[in-house]
Amino acid sequence: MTTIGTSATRPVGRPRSSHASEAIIAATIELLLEGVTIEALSMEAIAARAGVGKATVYRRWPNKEALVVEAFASVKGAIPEPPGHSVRDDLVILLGAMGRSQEAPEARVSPCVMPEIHRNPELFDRWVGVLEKRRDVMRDVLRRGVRTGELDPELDVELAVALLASPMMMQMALRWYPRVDKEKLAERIVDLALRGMGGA
Amino acid sequence: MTTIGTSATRPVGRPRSSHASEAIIAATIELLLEGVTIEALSMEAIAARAGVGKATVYRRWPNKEALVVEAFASVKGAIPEPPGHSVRDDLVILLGAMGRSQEAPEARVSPCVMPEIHRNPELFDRWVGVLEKRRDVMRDVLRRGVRTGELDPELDVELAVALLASPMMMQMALRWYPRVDKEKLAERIVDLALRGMGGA
Amino acid sequence: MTTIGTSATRPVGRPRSSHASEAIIAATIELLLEGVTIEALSMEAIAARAGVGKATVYRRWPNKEALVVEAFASVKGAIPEPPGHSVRDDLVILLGAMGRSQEAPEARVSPCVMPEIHRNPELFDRWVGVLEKRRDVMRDVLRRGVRTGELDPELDVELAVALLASPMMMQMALRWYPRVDKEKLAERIVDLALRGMGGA
Amino acid sequence: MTTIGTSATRPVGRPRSSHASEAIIAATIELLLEGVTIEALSMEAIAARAGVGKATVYRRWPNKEALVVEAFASVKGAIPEPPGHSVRDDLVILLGAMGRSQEAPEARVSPCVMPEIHRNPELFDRWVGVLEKRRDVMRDVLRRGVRTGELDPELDVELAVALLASPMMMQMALRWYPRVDKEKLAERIVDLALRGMGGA
DNA sequence: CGTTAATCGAGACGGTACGTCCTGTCTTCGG
DNA sequence: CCGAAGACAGGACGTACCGTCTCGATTAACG
Repeated sequence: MTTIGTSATRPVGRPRSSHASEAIIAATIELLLEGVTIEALSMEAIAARAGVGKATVYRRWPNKEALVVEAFASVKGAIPEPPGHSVRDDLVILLGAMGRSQEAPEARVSPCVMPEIHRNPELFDRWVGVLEKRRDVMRDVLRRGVRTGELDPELDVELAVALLASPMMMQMALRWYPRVDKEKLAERIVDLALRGMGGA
Repeated sequence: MTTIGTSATRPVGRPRSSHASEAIIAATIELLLEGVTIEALSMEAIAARAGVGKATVYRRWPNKEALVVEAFASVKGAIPEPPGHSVRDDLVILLGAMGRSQEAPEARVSPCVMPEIHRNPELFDRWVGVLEKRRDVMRDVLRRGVRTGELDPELDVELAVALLASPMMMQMALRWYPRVDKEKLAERIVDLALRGMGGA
Repeated sequence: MTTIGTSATRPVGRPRSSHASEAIIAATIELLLEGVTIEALSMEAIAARAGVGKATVYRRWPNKEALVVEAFASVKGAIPEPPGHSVRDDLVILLGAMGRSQEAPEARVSPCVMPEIHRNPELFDRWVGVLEKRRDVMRDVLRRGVRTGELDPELDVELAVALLASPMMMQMALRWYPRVDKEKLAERIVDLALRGMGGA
Repeated sequence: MTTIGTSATRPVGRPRSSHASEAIIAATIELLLEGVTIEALSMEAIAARAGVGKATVYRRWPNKEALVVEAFASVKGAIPEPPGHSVRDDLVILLGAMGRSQEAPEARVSPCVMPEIHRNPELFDRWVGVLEKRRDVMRDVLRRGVRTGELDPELDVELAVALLASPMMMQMALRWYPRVDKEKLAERIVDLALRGMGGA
């Protein structure tokens, strides 16, 4: 005579306020973007900024790292849709966008998260997941190039992605060449790398 | 009738004990290598481990970050001397060493330091300095290749270094492909990249 | 439609633990009685002894002095009930008790507190309050003596209390005559003073 | 062949500067009179104020207390010469001076020193010594009164001093009746006490 | 429609580390 | 050897967070 077919344990009591969760995530990102280090970032400050009790935070995330993971994942950078006319142009567009995304919020959050990555497998997976979206687009472009004959049919796509993306990612993560023109850099990386891949 | 020509201000008071400084640096590295996070690393623990008063630490470094910078700089990874027979072999050796150096102490310190890099220009310079030593060796190999005709005479050496080193550095910094055979990875990167640089 | 007549602001949040407060006071007195100087007495030691975090101490008392005031006030010395047969005997009993109370806990706490008295009006009031209880009993005895004709009807009771109690208090506070028999001293003070007050 | 007949160990090297000693004492009193508690008073501050190295202070006094003892002893309050016409008038003058001496530097130093008195016998002796000078004058006046027949020949002079001086000393030490007219108080104490001593 | 129970905000709890200051000792100069 | 200057090991200061806990007050869904 009770909810048939619902094997999931139905929670009694007051349900969690989604408003609180959102406020917490928002407060976290806010503080991070204000330049607070991840280690200077305190649960107390987050709770206060979100207008929420500390217990409400800890009820949702066991610790600061878990919360930052979630917050980080919620920051999405736009990935351009490559037009698909030529492999080279698509790669330049993708890498250029990658370079320009330094100024995006996610670029400011990510270096904060790095030291936690090796300690926290879940964070590692999420971080990879976010970055992989960009790399997936790049993989598609490369695979298309192989199909259309623009690229060497024997090309190791995975390796090619590493070769193309890594210099740009070093850029993002470490601001290696802070004074380099990102657009030019993208073009030159693509040109040099493509030569080895049978392109151009 | 007074000290002529002695423009250097001689410091008054008891000079600082170099023994204390060394003990502090050593204690810092020790703790870091024992797996203590940079944020879990406490000045209190460092002072205790070094057998030193907290004030003695703060007299030398204003905060944890500055101390870690110094400690990091004192950790040196050995750089292999490339034999110089062929550009390809030299690069494989250099990149392979880079990959293997993941297990070296410096590799375990460096990811801890990263989030501080963008905040602390001095730390940035030191970090670049340490990494640049490796890249300098690579530059030499590439320039030699250009001279000997093994590589394209128009090669942008700087860009080539980025192309070669970045995938490996992503590896070091982020352990991107934790399950990859580093030796193989080095070879494959070199082979793919060299094709674009005019090298066989 | 809202709480009518409830003008008292009910405190929100977890209420303070009276157990903690008591443990802190107890620890303070304990340490003081173990012979720790008020200046050697540390908040750190008090918190540790009480099994309490430092913040819990500072949440209640802004500094060591305020805490010692409270601790001091909680130490009560027993005041004897004078039998009331004769003014002389009652005074001897009161002063004798005063002299003997040197060995009481409160006598060991009080000299520690003295230098703070002039700086801290609240401490001054508490200190006076504690001492005035004894003097009040003495005032009653003297007023009774005036009523019964044992003492000069013109007697300035306040001045008489000062004359009687001060030598004994000097004794308590400063241990002026460390080798004097307290009982004898009380008797002799009373006898000499009473002669000037019309008694005996 | 030098210094014949000097059996005392002659110190070699630079002799101690008396200027330094004086500067240290002066700095101590200065700070105490500026209202610094004896426990807030730091050797560091004293040395700095005196323009002297800390070692120079510690070479002369083993710790803060010993230094404060010395400093305290160097503060002298003037004691009036009683005219000697009548015991009552002399006592009123002496007690009045005692009461007025509240505003004297020594009165401001002494309450600071009190908690140390019971711990430090040397300090106790010095403190007693300073106060006893006043009491000695009072003893002389009383003994003269006994000789001239103004006072009871059986009078216990020591007890009488205690009876007379203690209320005034409570006043000095604790400012018991802060709003009392000191001159009037002296007169009234003397009159009441003298009645019991056979005077007036 | 009144339980029931998990939620909420607030904030106290025992702890740990912070960075500063002082203690009493020491080590270096120059006088 | 004394002087100032100041570094040394140690330890307390008062503050700020940690992650947990206890409050009284909501807020649903269940019965």
